[in-house]
Amino acid sequence: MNLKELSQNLGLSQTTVSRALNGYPEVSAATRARVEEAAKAFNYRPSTRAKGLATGKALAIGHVIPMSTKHEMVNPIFGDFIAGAGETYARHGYEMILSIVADEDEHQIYRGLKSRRAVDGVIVHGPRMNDPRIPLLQELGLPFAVHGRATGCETPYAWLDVNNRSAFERATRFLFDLGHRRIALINGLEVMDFAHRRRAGYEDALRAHNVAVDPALMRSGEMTEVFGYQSTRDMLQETNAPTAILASSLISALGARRAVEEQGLTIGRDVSIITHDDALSYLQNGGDVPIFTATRSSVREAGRQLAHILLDIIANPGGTPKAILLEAELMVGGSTGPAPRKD
Amino acid sequence: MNLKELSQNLGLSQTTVSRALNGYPEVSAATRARVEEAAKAFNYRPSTRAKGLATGKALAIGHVIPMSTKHEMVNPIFGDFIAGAGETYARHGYEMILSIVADEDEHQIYRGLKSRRAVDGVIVHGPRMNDPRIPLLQELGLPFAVHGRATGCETPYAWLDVNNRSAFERATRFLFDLGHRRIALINGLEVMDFAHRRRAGYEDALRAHNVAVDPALMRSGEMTEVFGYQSTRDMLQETNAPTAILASSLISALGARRAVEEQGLTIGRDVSIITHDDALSYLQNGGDVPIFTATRSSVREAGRQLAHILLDIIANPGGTPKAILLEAELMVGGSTGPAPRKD
DNA sequence: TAGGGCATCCAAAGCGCTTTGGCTATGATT
DNA sequence: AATCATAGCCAAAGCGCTTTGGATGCCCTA
Repeated sequence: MNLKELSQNLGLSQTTVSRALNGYPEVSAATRARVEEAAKAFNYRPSTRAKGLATGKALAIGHVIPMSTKHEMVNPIFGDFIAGAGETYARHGYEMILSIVADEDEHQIYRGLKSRRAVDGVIVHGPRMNDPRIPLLQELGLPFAVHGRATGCETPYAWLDVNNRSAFERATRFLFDLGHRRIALINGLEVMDFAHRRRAGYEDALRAHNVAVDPALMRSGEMTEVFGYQSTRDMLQETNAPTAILASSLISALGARRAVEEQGLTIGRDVSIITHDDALSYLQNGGDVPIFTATRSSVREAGRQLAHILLDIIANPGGTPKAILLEAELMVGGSTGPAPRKD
Repeated sequence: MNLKELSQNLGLSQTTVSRALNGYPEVSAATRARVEEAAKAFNYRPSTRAKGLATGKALAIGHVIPMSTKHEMVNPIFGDFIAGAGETYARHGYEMILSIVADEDEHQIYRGLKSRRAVDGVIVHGPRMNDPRIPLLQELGLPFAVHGRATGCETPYAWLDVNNRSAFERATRFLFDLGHRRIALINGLEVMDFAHRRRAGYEDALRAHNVAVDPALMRSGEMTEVFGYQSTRDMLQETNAPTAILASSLISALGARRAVEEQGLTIGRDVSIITHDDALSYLQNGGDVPIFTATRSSVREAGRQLAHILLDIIANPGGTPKAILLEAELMVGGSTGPAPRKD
């Protein structure tokens, strides 16, 4: 069923039917009701493509998910983020178009989305430091919003980020308050902006307590279980091992836990762990008392809000780009406790 | 830059330029070369919308991800599956459109995709038993392919599935061979077809060894870490506790491991664990020797292949729907060993 | 020399929608 | 009674592409 058929069916012109359906005023209430009823009865929906062609809008948002060619790793937070963003799009009649793409093809993808007029805007995932995508998108004039920030990109752009720095600063301070002095950081890849900021927060806290930054206590890598395990195991075997560990993701924290327990040590007594928790639906951090003490911030909520920001930009171009900085909650769970006494 | 401008620029008609770009024969080699060069120089790409309108194809595939409203859980395998499918689409000039949708809205979504002519076909994720989506899609005449199968749906349809039944049958048998008799199953939600089949495989093996199916040894729920932990903890506390556990996902296996170690037991000695491993990029099962003995099958590869099946259907409608049954590998890792001797 | 066959190219219609620029009554205004 | 808004509707153009159904030369054959 298309507009033409529907309007013939009603004995009206396409113009009138279109206007009735899109809420224009120059249609009588009676006619509008009749049209709406018929549309429902015939399950009529305007073709997105035709509508897009006629209006010049794509009614779609692109999500370009970077995948480093080497590791072929898809960020696990992505599912939940997308779920949040999708909610917002659905409410506003937008579609979500996904491209998963190797780093070196990204430029081509963005240019393609632009020149094919496939989307009205894009969400930038996983920003790195000095991320080249941001100037590229600005040059292309394709509206965008960034999940995270890109240190080094000067011109203003729209973003939503967790305050990673303050979250990790607070978490580290919390460990100091419990008497820990040897605190390790198992971080994500530090080309990623969020990892960079977390490290900065961690170092801030160390400096505030006059503790030297010790490279032996810092690891950086892709946040897998195995990475958390190996890093922890290695550090625990060294002399002057850490009594507390900051992990950048729940998944690597699970690995850290495995290494700790494998050494016959007890979490929360011999070794404390704090992790960042993105509140992923399939990786919930415990029941009444969370398993891990964690800095928590829902990535799904982030998706919802960032989608709103982008739709705003598209609806009112030319405004100052909006930015949201979410504060993570520090949730005390069972994985932290006072530093063990020196024997 | 659009076709009109490009063709004016070249002093050719739109027809000729279009034909040159789309590989039609009635264009001289010289002209074609000239056109292609200009298209590259101006970074011209035909508008997907206009092309879609003109050809009647959407050049897009829909992925409708169900999300049970209650649990709001996004299946974690979804990211890797999508990455695989996306590769295939990119190679064939298709876009991927994503809708994440609560169970009760699914019907509306499919009808919408159809009547808005937004996609040429859809991938059905997470089929349940007697899944109503399959007859619905058949009725709508929207091409589709299913990731998994739906027991109870009689009319033929295209699908790709892991042989869950034989995988779990073999895994269970493997445990019997090691001397285990009390084998527990920590399964996914058994409305899900895959979970149903895994259970059937497990029960097959029990029967083949004349061991009664014991409901006390079977759990079914959403495959989170916490679910794996709680199920294992509870079962280990009972008299006549299991000496081996079959887990339906690596994530719940991690929870099972936690429970086992919390009891002061050793994995692979006191309690053996076998899990299904979807080979997710961020959850790799160990290094040289896998941590967990596992039935393994790459969900990313599944995405690649299923996308192909669907594109085939779209290109050649009316053929017999293709189906692929992948066999999982049984990879021996460090989490299994002979059953402990009775004291 | 006329006709046929090819190789190249083009004008225009059409895909399904929105939107511009009318047109026609009807009732209010002077 | 003549004029004028206004409400309510419509025809047709246009969005950027593909595709149908010719045109136009040019070379070859008879």
